[in-house]
Amino acid sequence: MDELDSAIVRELQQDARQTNRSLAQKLGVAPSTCLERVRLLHRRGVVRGYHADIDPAALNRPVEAFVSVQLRPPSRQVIEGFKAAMFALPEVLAVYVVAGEQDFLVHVSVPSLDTLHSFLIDRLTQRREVTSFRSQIIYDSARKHVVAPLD
Amino acid sequence: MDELDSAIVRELQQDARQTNRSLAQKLGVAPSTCLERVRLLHRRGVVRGYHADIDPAALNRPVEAFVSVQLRPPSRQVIEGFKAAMFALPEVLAVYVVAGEQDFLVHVSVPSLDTLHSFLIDRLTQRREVTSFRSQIIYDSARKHVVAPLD
DNA sequence: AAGCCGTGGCGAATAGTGTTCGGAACCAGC
DNA sequence: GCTGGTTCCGAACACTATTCGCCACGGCTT
Repeated sequence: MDELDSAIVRELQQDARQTNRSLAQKLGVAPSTCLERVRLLHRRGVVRGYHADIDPAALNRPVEAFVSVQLRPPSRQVIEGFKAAMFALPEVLAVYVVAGEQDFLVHVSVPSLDTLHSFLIDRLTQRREVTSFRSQIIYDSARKHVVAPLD
Repeated sequence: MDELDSAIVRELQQDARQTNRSLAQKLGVAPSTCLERVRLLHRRGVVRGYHADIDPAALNRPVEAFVSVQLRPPSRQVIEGFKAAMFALPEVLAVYVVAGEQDFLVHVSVPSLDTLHSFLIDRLTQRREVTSFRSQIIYDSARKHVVAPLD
């Protein structure tokens, strides 16, 4: 993970579809060298994949929210089961198992507030391991696509 | 946004680097057709970009957390200023302006618990608009890369 | 110091790919 | 049935990915 690798990672985070040639040119190395580095980053698991970023509105999902959930009991089995169940739901974008008063943070995106309400009462209230939950509508958000190494 | 567009969006979310030819073959259309559709999705803003997914551990950021922050006063100016200030910090992955008791949810990733602590006391406690905050360490997470349209 | 060897980068060659563009097919509306 | 618009197609061409033999460099041993 030298300077060249970091630069490749940075560039591919910014634009994963740029050609290997332009990438090589930007970094001042031969295309063949660049290609080999990219493949190594893949094999080492540094690069986990390439994904298109899609506007949620185009997918009819303009409303986003975080739902904090508390479970009982917070055993491995309950946690794993709940995590898998949430992740399988189409409304769910991401699932986070966290420390603190709440055990879970579930990131959801839905077509409307009605849909969100339905999600809460049909998919959460239903489950017996859920003791309480609280939802936070997302008014505005900003996510980074390029993350630099720290230290 | 017909069936073909949806299929393209699905495929490009899964693998943004696949060739236009293989994409066209999977969907049963000519490469030229496929290319034109992809460009249109771009121009319409449906596809916002293509990004490599990088292992946080490789960037020396194995510890992740959500920090909920409450601001005073929750005016537009304070919110916008805080949002911009957080987003500019290298530790921050994403910023969410939310409804509820807390006003902000800040997703951070750092090299260690020490670094997280430093972040909290140096970057948050410092700011006078921050009245309180609470951090939730992320034990485990799962994020979807392919999101389907709802309804 | 000389020789050896592993590593990593390079560049030419080839197979494969993106991109363009003229034409064909389809569908409304009149 | 004609017209205008839209969409898709496929061949052609420029460009790109990928391979592979070669070379330079740096660390070892002798």
